[in-house]
Amino acid sequence: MPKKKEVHPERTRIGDRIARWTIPREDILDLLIRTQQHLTAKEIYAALNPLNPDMGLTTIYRTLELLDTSGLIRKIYTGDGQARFEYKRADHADHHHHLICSVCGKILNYRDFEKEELDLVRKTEEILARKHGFLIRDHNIEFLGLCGDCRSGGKRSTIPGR
Amino acid sequence: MPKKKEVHPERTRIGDRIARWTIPREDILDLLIRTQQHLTAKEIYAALNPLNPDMGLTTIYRTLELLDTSGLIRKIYTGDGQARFEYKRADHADHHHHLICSVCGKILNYRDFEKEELDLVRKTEEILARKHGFLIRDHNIEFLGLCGDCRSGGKRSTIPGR
DNA sequence: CCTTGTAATGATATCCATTATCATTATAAA
DNA sequence: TTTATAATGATAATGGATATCATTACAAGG
Ligand SMILES: [Mn+2]
Ligand SMILES: [Mn+2]
Ligand SMILES: [Zn+2]
Ligand SMILES: [Zn+2]
Repeated sequence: MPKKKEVHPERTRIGDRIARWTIPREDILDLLIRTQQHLTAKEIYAALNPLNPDMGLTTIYRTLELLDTSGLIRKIYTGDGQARFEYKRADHADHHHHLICSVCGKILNYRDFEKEELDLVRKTEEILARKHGFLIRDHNIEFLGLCGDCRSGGKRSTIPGR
Repeated sequence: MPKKKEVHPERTRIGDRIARWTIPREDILDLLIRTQQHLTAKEIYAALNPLNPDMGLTTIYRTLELLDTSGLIRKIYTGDGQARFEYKRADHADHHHHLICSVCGKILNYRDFEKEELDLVRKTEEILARKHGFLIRDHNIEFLGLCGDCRSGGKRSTIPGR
């Protein structure tokens, strides 16, 4: 008996932007939803290759572009020369900020201080709109520093240039 | 009478990292100090070429790397595929955040809410240090949205991909 | 000033992430 | 099952940034 075709419920968020829901799209979205990491296109390729060796890197790039444009994922630039991606819920309930180690490149999500941050962000958005005529749509906040491992002079990065 | 060689006072911030203070270094640093914009290597090249046609793009990249490592400038990634640079005072008195138009790519500096922001950032840093063992060194905050021009459907970007 | 060792430069080649092209494949509707 | 074509994947091309290396010019000492 052939396995029933799986269609992830999040597929609906893409709407009319696409005509067909394919294996690569299912697999890439699924991986991003399940992982806690911030993956690059190559990392996604490496992760899915054992499962589906026919999937090309080009499709990964294209699918990531699609998911990003559709708002299902967020594209992150940490400055190491490659974009990273993470899943983003439709209701923004998983909104968070980043803590980046400048030595090993590790990225931590954090969502403490929701209240104060929200207040500040909202207030700032108002002022910026009034003073500069901007319509604020989103924000990025990131803290840069040294993670525990790198503070204790321990581990070295495997990321070139860190 | 030969013109006295100019050496920018900020040169001292680089310290022993270099042995010679050269024309390109003087010109690039000077340009970044004087401009209000966030320039790419190519933009710097274009700006300085009329003044000094012998300066190569490679030197621009190398000098920017030097200035960044020395803490005189800040490297910014806005996601359009090229790094941008801005001058950074030693006393951090010019610390600010960014307002980025997602349509035309315009970048605005803003420094409102110094007090509230400072409080929040300090508080956040403490918690992050305690909970995640991070030593915070810096932070980036950016707001994304539509600038006045792009809200009114006016100007289009000259930046490819926006 | 002049000389000189070498840091810095710039032309060029190379790297590498991302995008463009295009023939082939496979989805989904009929 | 058929079929129109969206989507894929191999490949080439693009473009920002870096590596190489012969040449230049800074600055210290004479
Ligand atoms: Mn995250
Ligand atoms: Mn700025
Ligand atoms: Zn680390
Ligand atoms: Zn704009």
